Amino acid sequence: MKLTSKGRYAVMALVDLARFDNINPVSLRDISLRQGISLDYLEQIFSKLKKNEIVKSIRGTQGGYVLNKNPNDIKLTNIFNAVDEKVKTVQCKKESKRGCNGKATKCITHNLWDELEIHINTFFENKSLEDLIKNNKEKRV
Amino acid sequence: MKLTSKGRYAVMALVDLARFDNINPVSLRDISLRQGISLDYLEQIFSKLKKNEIVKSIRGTQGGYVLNKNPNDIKLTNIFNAVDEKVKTVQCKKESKRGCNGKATKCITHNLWDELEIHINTFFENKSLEDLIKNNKEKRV
DNA sequence: TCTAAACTTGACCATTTTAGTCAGGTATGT
DNA sequence: ACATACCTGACTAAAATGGTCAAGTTTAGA
Repeated sequence: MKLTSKGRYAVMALVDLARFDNINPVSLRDISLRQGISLDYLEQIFSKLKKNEIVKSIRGTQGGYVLNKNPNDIKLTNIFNAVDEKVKTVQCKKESKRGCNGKATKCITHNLWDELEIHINTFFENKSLEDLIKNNKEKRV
Repeated sequence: MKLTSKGRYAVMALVDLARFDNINPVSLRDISLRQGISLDYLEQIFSKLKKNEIVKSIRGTQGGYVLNKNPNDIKLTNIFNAVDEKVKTVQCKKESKRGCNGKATKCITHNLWDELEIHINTFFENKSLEDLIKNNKEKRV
């Protein structure tokens, strides 16, 4: 059970971005250097974040990205969804009709995985970018 | 963020096993058939469960496995640890000395991942096999 | 108007992990 | 003796991961 770096990088980059005034765009190159994330990879990630309206882009020299929403309204869930970082405890949910293991009934531990999934997702839904920035500021004091 | 089937199978198999009287051993073949898990794969999994003293084996005809502990004392954590299903939110913890990204400082979202990891692990620590069997019985009523 | 900075897009790829299979064993109840 | 069931290690196909590379387009500023 592990988080992929795509999800982690997305959150790191957005926290980095959110520390600025949100008027002057921040370039991926800067984020790349500060956070030690490959620029090419960041571009893939931001392309998705943009599609999901989490960030806005400004092209050209002096361009970059700014947040498209209030940090309070950007939950971890939104970020993870944007970059396809899903919480999957079990694959049986993909198939619409059938139960798990291709059988008609639900697998013996099905409810457990449901519960776990909800547990984790609740955590993600309740954490906003704002929370993370605050936390970061506190740590620096 | 996904759970591997090794972890899932381990839990499914143990729940299956725990439904019996714990005196007569249950063969992997039976579990394999009931749960739709490859026998060869189950053997790998049970080898680890045995090393971690979660089950005992009885060889020979009429042999099989029985639980080695009270279902109440077998937590999900124990099962996952046994089969190497670890909760890894971030890899920076592997390196002992350095911070994340090979830098000296902790990465900007480090505390978040710590928190998430604790959150998930707490869930696993509080769930025992007993809980799952109970749940299963209730569902059948 | 030229140029460099920065976003945009899509293809590509090496490595690692996953989810097993396969091929042999060894032990033991009947 | 023999069938059943545990035991062990090697092997592997397929998928996911974590990127790189190449070729654009857009735009601010000199």
